[in-house]
Amino acid sequence: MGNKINASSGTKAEKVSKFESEASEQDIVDRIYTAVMERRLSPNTKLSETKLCDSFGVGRMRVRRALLILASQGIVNLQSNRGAYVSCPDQSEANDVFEARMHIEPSLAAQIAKGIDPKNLKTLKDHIALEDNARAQKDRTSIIRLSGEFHVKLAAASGNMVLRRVIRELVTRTSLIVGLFGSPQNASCPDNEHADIMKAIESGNEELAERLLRSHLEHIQNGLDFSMTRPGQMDLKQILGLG
Amino acid sequence: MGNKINASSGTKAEKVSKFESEASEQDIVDRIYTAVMERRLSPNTKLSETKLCDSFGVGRMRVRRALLILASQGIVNLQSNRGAYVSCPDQSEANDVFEARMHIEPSLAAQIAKGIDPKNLKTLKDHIALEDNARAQKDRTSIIRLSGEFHVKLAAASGNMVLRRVIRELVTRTSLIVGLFGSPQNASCPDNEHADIMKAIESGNEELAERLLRSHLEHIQNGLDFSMTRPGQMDLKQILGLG
DNA sequence: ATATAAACTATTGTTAACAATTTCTGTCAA
DNA sequence: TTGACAGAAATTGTTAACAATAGTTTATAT
Repeated sequence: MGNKINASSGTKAEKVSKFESEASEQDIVDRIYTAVMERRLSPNTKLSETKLCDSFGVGRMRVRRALLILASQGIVNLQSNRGAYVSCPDQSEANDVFEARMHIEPSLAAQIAKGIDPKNLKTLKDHIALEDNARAQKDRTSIIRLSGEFHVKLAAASGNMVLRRVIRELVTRTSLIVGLFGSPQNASCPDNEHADIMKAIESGNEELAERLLRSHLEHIQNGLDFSMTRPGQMDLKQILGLG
Repeated sequence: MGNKINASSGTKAEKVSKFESEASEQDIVDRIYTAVMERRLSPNTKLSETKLCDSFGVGRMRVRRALLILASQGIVNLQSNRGAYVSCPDQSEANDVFEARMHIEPSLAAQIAKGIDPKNLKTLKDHIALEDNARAQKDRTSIIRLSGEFHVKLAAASGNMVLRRVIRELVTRTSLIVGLFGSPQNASCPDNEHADIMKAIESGNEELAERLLRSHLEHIQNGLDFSMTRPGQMDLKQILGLG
């Protein structure tokens, strides 16, 4: 099985959609990104080339390029002659990621509080509404994803595309970390903290925004437990959700 | 021509070095990194696959993978069906890069000043000596490279590998920016500032270290001039048919 | 002489076959 | 049963040929 032929054997949702040419590397990267953000892809999950190939309906080259991009951002781990695996951060790496975020995000929040574009403000407030909604519906997957995305959108609100990319990478890796070392109830950001941060930003209170973001990150970090060793070996299969 | 045969026509710097098996992607990436750091590779320089292939004595696959890695870090710009070019940051991107560094490095310096491993301290002091030496010998290429590397080694001294990688990327892009918009005399970091920063760190003066790093970055940024259109800027000249 | 279009060259993108390596499976012996 | 070993299967790494696109030159007509 798992061969070239995409002559859909029924069940597989073959490149289903219409005439669209094909998925680009970026599409594949984004899909895997999202799967990691939603914690449907666990650390150490093997990302086999052939499986990805017929999951996305693309050639091996595209898949390999996508994996290389993911690897260069620390999301995936390429092992020579053995394949690609979702990164499995250890405690040291977890500390580095949080320390990095602690250096950047509070300071960034203060800057944003200094003055934010109304359009970006609306985007962020809409996002808070999305989070509230997902929580009301107990849509755990969405809660987790939105929880991380808030930080990325916040970085984007600064208008600094360089920092946005850095934060995006750090948030994704944080998702892996929390999946590994977080307790189940602590799976996402504490409930009202994002809204509080937004209030501080909207009211232009730099110091408060900075302080809240710092304590917010501390709360997440304090919820980690490095004592238990999590296996994390999961199966790929349809985690990527073809539907 | 430009075929399989790597029978270099003499002048070309032969395939890296002697008998070593082959250059890995990382080797190629590092070489290009260094060339950018030393400003021997200017923005908009085309990185042709075949030329890189026989420069490094590797197959096309290795080169393409290396270029993809560089592209994913903003050092290189991949244009579809047109090839890879050294990135040519504009003013907006330059501002983003400096803003990002401003968010991270002063705060990082303060942390390092809080307590630095003796081994790392020696590494940094040795580096200062290298810089002094290069300046004494007026070895411009080395001055430029070492000037940037100081910031990377400083980040490394924090022990945070994540931040080190981020800073390394930002420093490399800064090298492109200074090459484009810096005045000739301002080609590297102001002379004694690195040493002053080290003194502050060694004496454990957090606030001073943070302040000095901030003003150091400001000095570099203030030396930029975005008014004149630099050569190598875009393909404007060819659009005008100046040939 | 200039501008346009066609033919050609050079370069990049893609695919498929092949090679090398790892992993699995089954057999045999202790 | 356990362990080691050999062969088979599956997976990844590499190469080379082919396709498609961009860039350049040549030819041609106005």
